[in-house]
Amino acid sequence: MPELPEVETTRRGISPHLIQQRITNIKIRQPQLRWAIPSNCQKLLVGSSVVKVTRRAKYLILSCKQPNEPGSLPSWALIHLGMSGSLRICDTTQAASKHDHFDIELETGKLLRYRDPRRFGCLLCGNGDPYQHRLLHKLGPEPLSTTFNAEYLAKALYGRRCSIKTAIMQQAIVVGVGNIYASEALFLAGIHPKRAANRIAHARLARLVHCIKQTLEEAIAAGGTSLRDFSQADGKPGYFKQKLRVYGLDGHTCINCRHSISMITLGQRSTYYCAKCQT
DNA sequence: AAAGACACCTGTCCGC
DNA sequence: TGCGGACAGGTGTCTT
Repeated sequence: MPELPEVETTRRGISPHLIQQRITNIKIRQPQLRWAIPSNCQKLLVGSSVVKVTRRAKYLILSCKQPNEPGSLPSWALIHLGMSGSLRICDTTQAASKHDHFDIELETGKLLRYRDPRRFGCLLCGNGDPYQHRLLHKLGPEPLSTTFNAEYLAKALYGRRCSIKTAIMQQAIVVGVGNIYASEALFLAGIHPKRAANRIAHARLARLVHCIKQTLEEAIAAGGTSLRDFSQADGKPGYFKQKLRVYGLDGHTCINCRHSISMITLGQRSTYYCAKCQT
């Protein structure tokens, strides 16, 4: 479910509740997520304090430190929300429901509750530099950074004969663009999703870069897109759904030209576009 | 090396 | 109302 805007919305929602708080317990109800939650998870994290909550691609990183052991390596937790995951700040009095797989309990009496019906997400942990983790190691640039620009993208797409939509969804090319925002950004850029990635003029790539950034920024400002599972850390939905221009709107009228929005399958993912505006 | 298929898992929705 | 099948925001791994 969550793409970059939903993960970033979650980060902003949970961060103030976690910063400088000591983790008093981690309650695991269902360790079998995409990968099993490591058995040393409690040992690594309980007793340490959260120093910062950052995001890399669609991963959330809780960086922690052990206050009483200055020489020890900092520990971290890596959380991915998969397709159906969400994080909420709860009180200990709130009963967990069926798919609430773990709680990270804090000294404030609040807890960070992870819910993920499909269990495609994960909770991993370790010591040292989390960016060295194999999952984070070979990710492409952040789409909202200046590293992600037309020159970079042209280089990354050189020789790529796959469709542009499949290309911008590859996390090695650029991170954070998932199935919703790929369709949305290509619509804004006027590029047909099936167009070969290496057959796009430089000026159009520059426009695409701009449109990816714009789409993601607008979605973050709206608190993400709630289709079914997603909710913000306070339980409220994200409001970007109302601003979607093509995603899920096949058969509807294009807001630019009144032509009907089409749906095709690309790389086994539903893809929405306007055949008249996107070439 | 790159592209495509498949797997993981549960819930929901649609047609019969 | 019930049941089978398709589909859903992701991504690592295996096969071409």
